Amino acid sequence: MGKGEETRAAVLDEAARVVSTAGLNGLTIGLLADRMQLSKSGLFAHFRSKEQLQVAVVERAAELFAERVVRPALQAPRGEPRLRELFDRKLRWDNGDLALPGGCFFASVSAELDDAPPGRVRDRVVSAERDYGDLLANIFRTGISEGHFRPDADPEQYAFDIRGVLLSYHHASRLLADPKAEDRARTAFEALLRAARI
Amino acid sequence: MGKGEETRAAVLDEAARVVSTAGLNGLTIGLLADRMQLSKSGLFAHFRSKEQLQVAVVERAAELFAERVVRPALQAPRGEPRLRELFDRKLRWDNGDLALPGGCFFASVSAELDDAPPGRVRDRVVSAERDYGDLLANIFRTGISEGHFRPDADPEQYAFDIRGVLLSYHHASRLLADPKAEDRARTAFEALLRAARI
DNA sequence: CCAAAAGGCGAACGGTCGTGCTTTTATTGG
DNA sequence: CCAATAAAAGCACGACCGTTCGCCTTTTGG
Repeated sequence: MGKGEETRAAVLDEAARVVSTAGLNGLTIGLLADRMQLSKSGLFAHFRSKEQLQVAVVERAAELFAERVVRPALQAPRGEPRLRELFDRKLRWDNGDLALPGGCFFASVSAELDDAPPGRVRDRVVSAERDYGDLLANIFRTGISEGHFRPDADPEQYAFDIRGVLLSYHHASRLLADPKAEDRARTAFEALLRAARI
Repeated sequence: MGKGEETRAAVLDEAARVVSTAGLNGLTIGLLADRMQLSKSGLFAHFRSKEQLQVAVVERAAELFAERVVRPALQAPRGEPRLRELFDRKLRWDNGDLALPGGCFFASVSAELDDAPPGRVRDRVVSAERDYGDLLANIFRTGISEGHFRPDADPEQYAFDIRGVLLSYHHASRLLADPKAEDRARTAFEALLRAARI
């Protein structure tokens, strides 16, 4: 890896941190240059437009998520244990233990882009969110064939439900600073599992 | 109402629409002046800083929410029917039928401010969100004393759960454009009620 | 109807934004 | 070690940001 790619990677890591707390809108080239102790133009040269920087940082965040949340969770046994592991890691991802200081990167960015006009950045975020939904549904489906969950349970509804729990957790812990947020999230998760169990 | 207050009110209505789609960050004085066919300085004079404009628009949105969602719902019979009415109206509020084109004003703004430093705007949003959570919990509590729900159910957990359903609905419908989003939300809501029923 | 007050406009300010250029400095391969 | 190449800096630009101020126009109360 040449010097260029090295700085580029470092810039993207810092950018992901910025976005997780300040949103895509708070990610500014000048600010990022300051943080990296680089000149605006020097940093700018690595991406050739702001949009490309944004796309790159979304992709970096997706990598980080795959690397620290998804991949480790996939090593747990299929079905319910894997679901538990994924949930657990997602909670830690959300509260900043695993990577980014501002909680879930995608929670911030999703809300920011939900009514935005179509574009490369939005598309990339949508695709990451779809992937995550599919992942949840698929793991749940596996749980059905493993005999952990009722065969008539709806995996996509389950994915919808658990996403709600996680969004509500993010909301309660980040915005409302509710100390019971994690307990509430775990309680809700257990209730979902109980309702799906055979 | 003098001419001044009249324009001010109209400006705030338009501002709320802008914020619901573009976020607080997308609310710019120049843009708002254009939309209102007013000069920047003329508009600015009504608020005397951007922060005061932001606080005012959050307050206006809270009024709108109370007027179109909360107050009508409170006229339904206590307990479960009231909860249903509130949920139903909140869904319509979220998809823009009731007021603002960009879906739930507070869903956008909450995510934007969750990691922001303390300030009047953030405080006002937090207080509105707390109020809404308390409202949900209280209506649920009433449902317990009316005998609709199990006495050992936890109203605050219920408020957490339902907020998750609504956030997931917002996410699915706005960002992912999932046509089944509303069905999923209603299914999830019914499941929550079923679990809480005697 | 007229004076006083309120509302609105136009121009200008210092800043920051994203984005080009050209030049200087580091890195690298032969 | 030196030439070729890559990376970073410096500087300038037009656009828009929030904000101020002085002037004009409209509304209002007596």
